Amino acid sequence: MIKSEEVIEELRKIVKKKGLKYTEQREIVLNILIHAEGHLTAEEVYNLIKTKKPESNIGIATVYRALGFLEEVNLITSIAFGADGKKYESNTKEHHDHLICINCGRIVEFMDDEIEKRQDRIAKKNKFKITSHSMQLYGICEACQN
Amino acid sequence: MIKSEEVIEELRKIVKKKGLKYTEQREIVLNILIHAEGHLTAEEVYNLIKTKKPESNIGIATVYRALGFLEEVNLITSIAFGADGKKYESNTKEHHDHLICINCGRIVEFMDDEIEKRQDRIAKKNKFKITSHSMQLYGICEACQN
DNA sequence: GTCAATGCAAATCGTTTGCATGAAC
DNA sequence: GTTCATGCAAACGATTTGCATTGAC
Repeated sequence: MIKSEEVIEELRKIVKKKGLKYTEQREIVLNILIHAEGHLTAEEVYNLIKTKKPESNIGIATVYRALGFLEEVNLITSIAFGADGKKYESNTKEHHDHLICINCGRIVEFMDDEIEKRQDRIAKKNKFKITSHSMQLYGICEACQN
Repeated sequence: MIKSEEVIEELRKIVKKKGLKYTEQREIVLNILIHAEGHLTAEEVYNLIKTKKPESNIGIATVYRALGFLEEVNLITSIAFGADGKKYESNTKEHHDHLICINCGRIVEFMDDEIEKRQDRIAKKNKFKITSHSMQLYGICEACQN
């Protein structure tokens, strides 16, 4: 598990390297995602900031811009889930795939070595050099099966 | 491979059974999806209809309503595929996943029984009732590895 | 002082809804 | 004739953009 300060430091480096400016807002957004339990929508991030840092007066547009930026520099990842739109998570987490309830939107993370291995084999067979993958299983979670 | 007429017949039955009315519009939408190559967004379906059946004068709202209906009665399936929202595909197609070249955009379809099995097992372990899944491997294809 | 980032409001995009009209039964 | 489905336009929610201002460097 990577420490939050390390990621913030990483953000600082990236911003400097790109000749951009370091702002509190991007740091706040990243921090929210690092400490969040699950996956958050832009609006959820915004509301969390409003609650946890009511003095910050951040705008929703800034949240969207920060999320876009952080994803671009690979500090966070988004997954698309139909009804609720894009959800974001910090990349400090280990690689995993997602089980998504199409009724309530609940997301369960999982990881399966055998699947990962077979993915590599399929890639090799097709002469692809894999850079990443994305896998989502959609269904109805236990609670919603009633 | 299931024939298109069979699916249309199925639609006819469902509509009758529900005491609803059989309309050309729903048939057109279903037909587009049956004959489509990949997964289509609502807007893509709409545009295809405009191109293939310019005389039909269908409205975008009707396309959305038809897609919702067809999904509800299980003739088509929607998945959230990357950034551009919901995409639909006819349930007549055989299932497959995608290898995508991030350089040239080439898409190779594949299917791996072992992965499918393990996905089912993971779903079962988490008490999910799977309805669909989406898996993409991103990488560089052979031709682009130079 | 310069230039990127912000906050705000307006604009835009994809999708849904209300309603009068038209089509299926 | 009744009722459902349609087409249109208006409404909607989520996201993006334009622009004047602020803040990092």
